[in-house]
Amino acid sequence: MKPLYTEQEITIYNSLSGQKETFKPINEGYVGMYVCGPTVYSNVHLGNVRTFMSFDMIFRYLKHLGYKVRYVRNITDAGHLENDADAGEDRIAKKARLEQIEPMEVVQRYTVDFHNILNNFNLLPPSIEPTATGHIIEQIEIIKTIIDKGLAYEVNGSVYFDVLKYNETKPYGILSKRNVEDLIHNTRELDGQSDKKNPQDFALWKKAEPQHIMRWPSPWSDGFPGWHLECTAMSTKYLGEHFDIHGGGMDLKFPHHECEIAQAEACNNHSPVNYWMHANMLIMNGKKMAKSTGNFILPNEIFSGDNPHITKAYTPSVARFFMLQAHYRSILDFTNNGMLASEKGFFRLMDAINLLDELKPSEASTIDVNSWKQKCYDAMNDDFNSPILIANLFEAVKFINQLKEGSASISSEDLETLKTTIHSFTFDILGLVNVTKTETGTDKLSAAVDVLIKLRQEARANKNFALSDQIRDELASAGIMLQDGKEGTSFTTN
RNA sequence: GGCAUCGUGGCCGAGUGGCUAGGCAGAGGUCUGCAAAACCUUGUACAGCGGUUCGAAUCCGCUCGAUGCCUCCA
Repeated sequence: MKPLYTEQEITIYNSLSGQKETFKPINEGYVGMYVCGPTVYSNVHLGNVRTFMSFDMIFRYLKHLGYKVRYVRNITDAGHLENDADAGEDRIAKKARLEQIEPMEVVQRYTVDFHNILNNFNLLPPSIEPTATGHIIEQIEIIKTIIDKGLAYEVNGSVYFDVLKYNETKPYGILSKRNVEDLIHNTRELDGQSDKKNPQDFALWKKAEPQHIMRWPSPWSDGFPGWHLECTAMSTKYLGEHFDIHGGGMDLKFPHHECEIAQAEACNNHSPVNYWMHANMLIMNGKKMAKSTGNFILPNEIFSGDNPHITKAYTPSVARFFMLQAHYRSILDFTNNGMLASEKGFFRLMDAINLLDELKPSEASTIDVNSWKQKCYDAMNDDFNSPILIANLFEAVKFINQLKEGSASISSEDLETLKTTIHSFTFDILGLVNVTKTETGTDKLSAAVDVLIKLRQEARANKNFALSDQIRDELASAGIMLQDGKEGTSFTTN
């Protein structure tokens, strides 16, 4: 059977060109994708989760289409400076100093936290998850090459990329649509003396001060690599000099990704990436999320409900559903009302999916299941438009409910198509997990409730509505909801 | 201050030169002893001001606002 990608054509919004482009991988059937991972110096930010969730959905869809995807997402465990000044401190090292523990303890703690959170949100692990500290040698090799090409210089044991020199032959700023002139005029003065020739230059290697514990030997000094370099080193190592997709948060466009382009161009003389993709920011209650203002929520607090900005706990799939209801390129506002609406919608979707197995096929279908199915693909093919996909899923929800009440019909072949399609898109591609309210807990509980339902039915048959309502109300206050349907009474717990 | 992206009905959030987004909430109805759920019906929105056009929410300009980047940040 031919893989799906031979019949489904994807378009991707490429940040480099500013428009949607038809996706053509470099090697047919294979996709190389790199996404900048977290710096593991504190608990993962919810906005960070949204970015990785977006690329998880993209990873899942590419795999669904039959591509062999190598998805590389790094862990930054060294080199990420507090600021660009010479006294700038490595974020990991700073945290270690503050907490009086080994830097690698910081890394371990927050790497574990990161993995736990992503697991909760049902993100698939990437194919390779390399660390910056594991690729010091590769980074040193790249620095040597850039120095040999005359595009980097050493000062006092540190090595800097010469942006102005680079800009003489290749444009610096093509991704973020800036030009070097503007950068020169707008670069703010930094405190302290600088070894750099120009403020726009960025560090490839930093000499470690004597008190620094994170240090590696190099031809220039005992020190540590610059932040931008690790991604170039690791993406090149695992995906080659030229690969398909590079993703990350919008805020990484400049300077991080711009610097990656410059480094790779300096080394290899060609562009490293065909499609640059950027996920947009997550804000909360209309404002930027920031610990300092209290406008902030940790992923864990969503699951526990333990945060003043939300009124209840939400299961991770509800949060996932909430985020995927927005397109990855638009700003998303996290609000309690938005979460409440998503929760209802999510359970409505799950309830319908759980009805599928009860449906009875008939001779003919009253809707065109195949064209509905293609509409789902069309949505995802159009720059991974998950909100449109979800709207299409709700079209199916309505149809399923109509089937259930008998106002629509479906052939057995179409029913199969409907089932497999809705399952693929909901669970495999959107990565939602089927947690239903209708999970009844223990068998003993259902047995006990069944007894009460039976008693209530007898009361209703005798028109003893006072008793029947009493049974329903008291069960409700115990968190057990009864629903009278055509085929008897069922119950859900919450 | 500069650059970028964006500004959609009560809320969230797609779309985009003329024709339905979808979800949540609301209103009316069907069903039900009553509820709940479900189904049917129902919403003349596109920041403001100009301009282009037979026609703009959709293109252009300006104003205002938000977010991001310009210094670490997903």
